[in-house]
Amino acid sequence: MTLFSAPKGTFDVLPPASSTMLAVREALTAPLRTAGYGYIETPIFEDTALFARGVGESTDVVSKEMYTFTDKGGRSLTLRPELTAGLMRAFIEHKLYAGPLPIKLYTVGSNFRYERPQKGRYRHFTQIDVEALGSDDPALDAEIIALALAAYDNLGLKNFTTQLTSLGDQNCRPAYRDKLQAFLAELELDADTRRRAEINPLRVLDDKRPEVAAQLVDAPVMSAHLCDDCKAHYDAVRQYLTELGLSWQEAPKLVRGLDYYTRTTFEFVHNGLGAQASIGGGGRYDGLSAQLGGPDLSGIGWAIGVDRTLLALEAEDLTPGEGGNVAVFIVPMGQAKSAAVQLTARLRASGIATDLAYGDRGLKGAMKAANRSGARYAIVIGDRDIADGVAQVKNLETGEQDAAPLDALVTTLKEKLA
RNA sequence: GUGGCUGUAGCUCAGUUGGCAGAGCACCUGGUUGUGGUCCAGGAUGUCGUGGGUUCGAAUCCCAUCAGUCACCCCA
Repeated sequence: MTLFSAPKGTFDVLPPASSTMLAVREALTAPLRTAGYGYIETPIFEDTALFARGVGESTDVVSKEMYTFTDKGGRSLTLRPELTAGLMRAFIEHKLYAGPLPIKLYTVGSNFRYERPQKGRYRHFTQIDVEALGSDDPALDAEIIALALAAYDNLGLKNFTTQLTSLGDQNCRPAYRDKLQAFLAELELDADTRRRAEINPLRVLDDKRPEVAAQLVDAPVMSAHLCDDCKAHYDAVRQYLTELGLSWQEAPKLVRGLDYYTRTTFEFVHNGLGAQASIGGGGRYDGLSAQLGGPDLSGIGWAIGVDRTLLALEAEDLTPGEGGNVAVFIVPMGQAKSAAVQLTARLRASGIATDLAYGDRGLKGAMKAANRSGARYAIVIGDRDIADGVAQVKNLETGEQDAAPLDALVTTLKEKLA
């Protein structure tokens, strides 16, 4: 029983699994840099009101999941529950819209939501977030989706689908919303769900309880009620995706948890994660900038959950980035410790990943450490070797060992490791 | 916020009707004083999640609580 443990809903990422985490971040961000997206960092906490206005008062995220605190100056601040609101704030505050549009940004960082933890859902989680701001070109929607798919492809991920739909805009959604509300009013629903139908009827469509889902089979869907502009936009997005050779599933009942989404909306759903199956998702948010006091500019982006992507890789037995072992392990004997310390530094400086047996445990213990380090070669160096100007180079896989001149050791090892 | 399951060694887990706290793996030492991975011998390791109750006696039964886990609501 230890005194402290990681707070509820959080976890530590330890080696060797942490190398997979680093590989995930690299694989997911590399395609962004080749597509003109610039890295941005924003604070991990923001004015509470930013999230209330940006994410939406009616969302669960804002109404019950925020880590909100008052600082010593009496300000109400909140640990960010998602990344888009902070990026939009920076976009507006620094008038990035004054330059050429669209502005393309990405970031990676921690997010916090006070939720009951379960598989794939934690109170602290990491997302990679990408945003293209200031253009409503449907080709940009396709680019954003293609970038996510390229990232997954980098990682070798296969068992997921792309769920796609359009949520309409300010012109067509209100009429649809009324129609949906009228439909929902006729159903047998519990009080909670009824309340949700009043506040945000679209979200009821997402209900997984069989008794509710059964009643929703014939519910009206947004994609059948799009106005001409939205329909044309959505058709264009799908055409670009097709031309890029990408596939997706129409998901007319797809609902996202944040209020700011408009038009194109998508989610990447993996089949190996349990109930929290979405590994990433996003969409267009054409009203968000204006809502936060900026110019009336459109935007589109996605967030990919790093932790959930890790779970997805695990489900597919993929371990990108694994390895990371040293190549060479040095075993000193007798009075050769100083020589071994210097040799270690020399090999490292020449680019050979090297570790040293610490702790003076004796030859047997040091060889055991060499074996467990995963190194391909052990270098045994003792008084006799130094006197002869050599070191013993032992191949730990085959057990073969021969003496190599010390002054040519770097070259010898590089040849053996090549 | 609601519900199910689980808490015993570093890890995976046994533990009988309530009667001395166990195994495998891992770790350490030695067999082999200049050689690991195999083998043999030996060794260390516990708030039985925590607090209370019942009992001569509790890892075991009862209550509470905390944590983990999965699911619901919701979301990455």
